[in-house]
Amino acid sequence: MTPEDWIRPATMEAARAAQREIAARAETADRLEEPRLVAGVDCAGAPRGAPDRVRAMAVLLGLENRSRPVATGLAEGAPAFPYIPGFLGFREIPFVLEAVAGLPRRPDLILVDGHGVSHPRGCGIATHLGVVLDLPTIGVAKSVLVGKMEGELGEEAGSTAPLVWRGQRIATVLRSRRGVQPLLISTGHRVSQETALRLVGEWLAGYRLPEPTRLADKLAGEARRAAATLL
DNA sequence: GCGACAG
DNA sequence: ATCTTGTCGC
Repeated sequence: MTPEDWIRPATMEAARAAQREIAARAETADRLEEPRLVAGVDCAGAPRGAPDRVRAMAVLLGLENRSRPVATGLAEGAPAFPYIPGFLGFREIPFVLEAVAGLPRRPDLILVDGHGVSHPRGCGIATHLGVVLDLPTIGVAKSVLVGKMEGELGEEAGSTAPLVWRGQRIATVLRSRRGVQPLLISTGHRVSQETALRLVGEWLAGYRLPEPTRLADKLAGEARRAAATLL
């Protein structure tokens, strides 16, 4: 059973302690089968001025049709944690867990919108989610939290460069397609940095974001618009 | 003390 | 995350 503090810590001190414990349990080496069922998770927030809300969307994709979801899971509610850089997991994971639980099967791998180990305490939301679910996860972030890119990044799709922090390579900067801001790919849990980069590349379909995350992002937004239309 | 700061 | 029209480019 996962400690309550790993999901809903009562104080910032408890949250910080939980992240250190989770980071200590994170596995940065490969411990996964070649993924057949891959899930993508992303969260949407409420418009400015509206009450604080979070909507989590989980999309399950299979190898047959990498662009048609096998299933989706949705969860929404009022977050107990505000958005604080470095503590994103405590805000979104309660809803992400519910969204993933709504899927008919446990995925072999989850691509998460956000960082994995490329975090101040090595516990970004991808790592956090992976340890809690004990499932392989990869962090797919759209901007840097900590660290600096080393060297130059090519303009061509597929170009990469290391993201370094405190002398350690914590993520790979990836130009997923020409003319777009690069992605930051990091180990979440049970997936090595090299495998994470390979798998993200395999699930890219011509867009900036890999399909699992791209669809989760799109569907979360459509669900938001659909809900707004009903009001 | 100052600046940085995923979604 | 969200606020938002037109505009550049394949």
